Amino acid sequence: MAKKPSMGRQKIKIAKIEIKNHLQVTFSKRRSGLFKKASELCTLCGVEIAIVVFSPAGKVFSFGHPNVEPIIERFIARNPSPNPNSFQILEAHRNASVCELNLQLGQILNELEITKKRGETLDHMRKNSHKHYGWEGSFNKLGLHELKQLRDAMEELKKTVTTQATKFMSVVTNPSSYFVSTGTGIFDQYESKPTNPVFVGPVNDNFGYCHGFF
Amino acid sequence: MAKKPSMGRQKIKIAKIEIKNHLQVTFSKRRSGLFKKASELCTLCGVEIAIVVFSPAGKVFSFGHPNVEPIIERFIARNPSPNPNSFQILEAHRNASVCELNLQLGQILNELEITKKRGETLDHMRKNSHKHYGWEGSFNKLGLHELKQLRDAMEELKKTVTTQATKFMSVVTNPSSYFVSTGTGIFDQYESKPTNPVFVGPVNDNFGYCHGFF
DNA sequence: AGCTATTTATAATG
DNA sequence: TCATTATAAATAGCT
Repeated sequence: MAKKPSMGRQKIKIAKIEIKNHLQVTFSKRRSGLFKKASELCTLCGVEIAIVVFSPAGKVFSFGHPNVEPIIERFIARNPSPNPNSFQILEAHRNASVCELNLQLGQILNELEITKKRGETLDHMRKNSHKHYGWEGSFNKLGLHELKQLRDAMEELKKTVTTQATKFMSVVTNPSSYFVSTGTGIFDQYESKPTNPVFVGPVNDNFGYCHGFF
Repeated sequence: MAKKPSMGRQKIKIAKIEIKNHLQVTFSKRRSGLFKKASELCTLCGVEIAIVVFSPAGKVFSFGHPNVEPIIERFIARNPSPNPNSFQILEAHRNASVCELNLQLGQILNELEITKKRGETLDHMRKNSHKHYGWEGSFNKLGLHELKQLRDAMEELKKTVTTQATKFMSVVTNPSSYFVSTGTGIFDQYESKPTNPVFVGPVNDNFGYCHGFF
């Protein structure tokens, strides 16, 4: 008869759910919904995602595509903590490959020079043809200013990288100077291969496209 | 009248989107959708969530309630790291860091490429429309924007390289202790939901130049 | 960046 | 926890 099978989904306020049982159910459903969305985003857009959830009870739930840890490592690498640790030290050492970066910077500088000259040419042409458009002049001056700043910044960077690369190279040439002794052990940067596949596998697979780059 | 109100949302296959522009739009929309869902989950259920997303271009997006880092540290502190003092972690972190630098430089080169192309396009436009002045303003505005982004990217890279280099040098003279963890508790559950196929092959056309350069 | 038709997620219920 | 269902929310395709 005229029965009402369900009220269907009702609109809810986004505020802390107080009914424990209800909260548990909602958490479970929405957590899986969130992970599903993340999974879809990974597949659709070819991105890498890590999600870590701590429930109020202290339980941990995580999602990672392809794995949580490598993504977190990358994130940490990118946001260095103010507290230097051996990770960063060794990672800096490993970055002896900055010599490669240096080469790249040379190319960047060349291309920048070309771009800059184009900017100057256009600026000059504009000035000679349309002097009455004063406001455009400001843009051109600004643009040139920015270009010069940009060039300076990059040349500065090139110097920095070159300096540091030299230091790194000296270490690479003389590896014995590079065993960093801590309270807990000695780290050999190059010769030791990890024995546990759990970490190495995912990372190497994960960054397969990096192979051969450095 | 016979208007065309739009096809509305169409069902899509969950597979890698190949059209770059489309992918970019979808990524942007779904990323914000994901973060919104995460935010709601935090509020509704009183949980803590950290999300880290790496785009194919190497850009990082993160969401954290209340903050990303503490949650990640808690996760690491209690995580299946077999041996916090082993090469495995170092290796993983090192690889992450090196690839990170690689990607960052790739981004910079990509942006430079875009800037160059825009310059070429506008240069061509100028040749074909001497009688119009509007494009010059556009060139300057757009070019300036791109250049600022480029400069920022360079400065970011410089910061990263310099930071790591500095830390490396400082510990060579003053070796300090290893990984400092701020984990605050003991947790009894770990759930992981890995997903789909591993992401293989040329990640994105944006990476094409990356392979060539490095 | 908006818009709208549709798909998808999910609140309430069994 | 799983299933159902009506409805709220997210979003694909356009502009």
